[in-house]
Amino acid sequence: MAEQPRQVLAGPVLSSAAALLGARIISQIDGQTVAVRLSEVEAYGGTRDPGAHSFKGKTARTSVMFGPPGFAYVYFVYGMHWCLNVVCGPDGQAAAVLLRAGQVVVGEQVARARRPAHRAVSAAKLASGPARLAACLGVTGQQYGVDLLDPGSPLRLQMPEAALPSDQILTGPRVGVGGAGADYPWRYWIATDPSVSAYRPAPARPRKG
DNA sequence: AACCGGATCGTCT
DNA sequence: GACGATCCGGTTG
Repeated sequence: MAEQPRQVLAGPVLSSAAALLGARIISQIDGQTVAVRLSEVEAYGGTRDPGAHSFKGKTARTSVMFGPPGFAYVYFVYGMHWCLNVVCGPDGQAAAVLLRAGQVVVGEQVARARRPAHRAVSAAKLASGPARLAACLGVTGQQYGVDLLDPGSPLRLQMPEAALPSDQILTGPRVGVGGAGADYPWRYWIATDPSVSAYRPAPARPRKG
């Protein structure tokens, strides 16, 4: 018997991040179905992660991160993009895994239609990057806090049938995280997957002194 | 291929 | 009032 997904996600956030590689997110939003197979994720939270939104305590935006695992944490960045996270860790402890990239396995035409412009992009790059991934799925703030493990949700998580071979899982620094959290090797991706986003070091934050 | 600036607004100080 | 867990398109080499 496979372990229950909620139980898996309640464990250490780094284990959850690795376990999410190869999982599928299925969205049924606006009457359309799109599914993405995850190829790249980043862990946030734990307890003393200065790169996590939850680091400075619970706020209205981050409250779902402090709740039970398996729910969607959706946030808005740069005035135009939505990003999707899976809440992890036990109830009461803030942690989440940012879904950074994946392969569109169902609904490619719908995913393309949701892109801003009609620019030619290879199928592998359609959901390459957290904001692109969310856009493909049609995810917005509407899905904040939905239960990803409830069969009735418009956004569902289906864990992989079998764990990936460990030599297929690579780790490295997180993207877009500066300051004290920059060195955490909490990014996980599938070695051979072409949808993995391009790595770009976080812009150096000016230090006083 | 690499670099640069613009877009655009919720959230917290 | 500043700045972000980003992406895109233009320009330069």
